[in-house]
Amino acid sequence: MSQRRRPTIHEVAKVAGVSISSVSRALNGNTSNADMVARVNAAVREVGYVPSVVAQSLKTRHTGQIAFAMEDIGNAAYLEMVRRIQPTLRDEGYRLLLHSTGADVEDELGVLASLSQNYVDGLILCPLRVTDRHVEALRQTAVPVVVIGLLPDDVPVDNVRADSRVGAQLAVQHLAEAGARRIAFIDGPLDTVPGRARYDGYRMGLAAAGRETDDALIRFTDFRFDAGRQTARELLTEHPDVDAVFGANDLIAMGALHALRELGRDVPGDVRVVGMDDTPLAATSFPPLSSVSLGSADRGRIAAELLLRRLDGDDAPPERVTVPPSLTVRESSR
Amino acid sequence: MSQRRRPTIHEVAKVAGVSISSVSRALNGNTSNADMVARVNAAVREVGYVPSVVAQSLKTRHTGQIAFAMEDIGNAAYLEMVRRIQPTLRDEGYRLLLHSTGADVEDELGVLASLSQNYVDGLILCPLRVTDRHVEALRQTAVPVVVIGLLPDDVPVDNVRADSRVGAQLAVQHLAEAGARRIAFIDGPLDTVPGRARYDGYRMGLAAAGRETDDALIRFTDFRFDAGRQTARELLTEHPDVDAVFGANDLIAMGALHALRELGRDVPGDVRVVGMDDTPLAATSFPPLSSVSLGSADRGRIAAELLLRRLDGDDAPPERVTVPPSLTVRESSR
DNA sequence: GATGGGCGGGGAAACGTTTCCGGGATGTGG
DNA sequence: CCACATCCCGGAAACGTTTCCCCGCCCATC
Repeated sequence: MSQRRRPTIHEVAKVAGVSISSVSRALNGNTSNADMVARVNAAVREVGYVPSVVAQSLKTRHTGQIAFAMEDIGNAAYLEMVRRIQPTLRDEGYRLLLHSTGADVEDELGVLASLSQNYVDGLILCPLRVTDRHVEALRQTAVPVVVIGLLPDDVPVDNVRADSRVGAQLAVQHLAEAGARRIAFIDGPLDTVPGRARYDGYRMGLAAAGRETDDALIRFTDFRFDAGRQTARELLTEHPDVDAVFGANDLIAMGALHALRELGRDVPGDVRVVGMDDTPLAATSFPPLSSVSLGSADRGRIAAELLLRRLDGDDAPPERVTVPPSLTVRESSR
Repeated sequence: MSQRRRPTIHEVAKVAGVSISSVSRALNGNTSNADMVARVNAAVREVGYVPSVVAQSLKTRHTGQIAFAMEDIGNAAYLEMVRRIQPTLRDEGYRLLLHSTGADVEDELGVLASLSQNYVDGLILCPLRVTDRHVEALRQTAVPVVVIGLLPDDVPVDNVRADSRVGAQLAVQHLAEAGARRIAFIDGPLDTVPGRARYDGYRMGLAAAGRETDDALIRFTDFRFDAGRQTARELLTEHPDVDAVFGANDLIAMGALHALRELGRDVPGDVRVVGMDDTPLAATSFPPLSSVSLGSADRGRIAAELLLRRLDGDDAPPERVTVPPSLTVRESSR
């Protein structure tokens, strides 16, 4: 534990026999004198100098850090995003800060507010809901922000969105084309953004396939495995003629798979099942679960790229990118 | 886009009609004059002052940031850790930086080296492997480090470990007690740390149950679903008398479940299956998969707590904590 | 009423960089 | 050979805080 303080640019300057300005220039490639560069580099190695990023940040007014704020990193969709955001940012020399806000809207606002402490150069935000206070905060942030998720059109902020409505439609159309006649839908809460969008998509899908919507085949529950299983069991008991179930996310669909098995129904023989989000669960379930991907990884990557462009000085008008959903068909609906 | 610069402590001082020292003291609770505090707070609100954490960091020599470095946040075990590390640190006012190093050992060393840039106050590191260069780097870090994973005893660094050897033993003993007579083992690569430990644990478990080890029932493959499935299929075809499979992680065990189903064997009737890591996959598989938890969440929490203690000035000798594994029995082995 | 102690607050230095500015050396053209 | 432009490098200021130090005030004590 050598308590000797870290060497600064001054020590380097002294050893190299030059001024600190020259050291700084040499290290930042702002000098043309090769001999100078060599001497400085030698001195750097000799004293073991490493620049203080904090001091650099103070002077240059940027930190090389970007924050990603979402509800819970445990959520598969956010996880996929992080996995793409991190390398994208890192390749450009940025470090990634993680903010799990929990289900706490205040916390999201706190993150936005704390941006003026400027310890980050930018933010990627996945808001649970967008309140007026969000909008207000977003209007006057000190650094660029990219929002992943739905955002009112008049908020001047880059925005990357999924289209779970079209995604749901895709699922329903696929089931209809596969020959299903009674397509049930187990949704999450209707007062959530995804719950609503998927509900609309389900109806659109049925309409597009020329089917009537039968409200008896629609259930609302939580986006959870147990909830999906329980709800599916009730639904299928009450309506044994159901020959397809669309779950509003993979957990619900997995629950439906379990319920079907318990009821002795064959998947996909008797009942086809499709989920949504295309999480790792889908590929390893039995039977492997067809699922609609909302392109979380792509959304993460695109958000990161948009942010990088802003940080690069691009001040074009805010962009609005929608990532199209895609259906991965596996055995559960084949 | 008001390009007006952020107000500094100087503006606050001017508005409040006091010196910047007094403002700083008032804001940091180092003054007893209530009137002063009130005036400063009023001025702060008036000009919309927010302290610059960068300037504070430069002066105070700490940043309020902690890094967590691991191979890939997509890995369920690391994910569980992050989910506990983040709130633990946040409660103490620290921000979390994420470093996914990829499978790149150089990158891990890079993270260690970059610590002297001191943009973080501490680091939690999950090394893939611990080389001599790791040890050397760990010996002379500028900030406290906690390592999650196996670490040579002579490295003076706090260390939190799982015990996958005992975990494997637990699984095997459970299978033996449940009545299994031919317990197969599908391991990951033997030249990885977990692969080796689980192999040893498997043998110990058999020994403890008074069984012979039959090398024919041991296979090595990758820690992946496809690999597990393929290997299980071969194993079970060659040895139809196997009545239990222990998979060295959940993915392998899930693969085994699929293979068994394809071979028309009932789980757990004909063959019992146990996995390891107790990931979310286990609970939703069919049948739900028994799995040994290595306490990732606990390890994350403990690592964070250890680090916080160091940051609090504790300079007791390095600690070595082993989190005991625990078996969650579900239907696949009941 | 003078003196000493305590305390609150202001001035200024310091943290470690980057960058502006200016001076001296060098080179070029008249 | 001089004048002028050019180029390098060193000095110093600045980024926005915290904190040391010291001064002046007030109160208490003799």
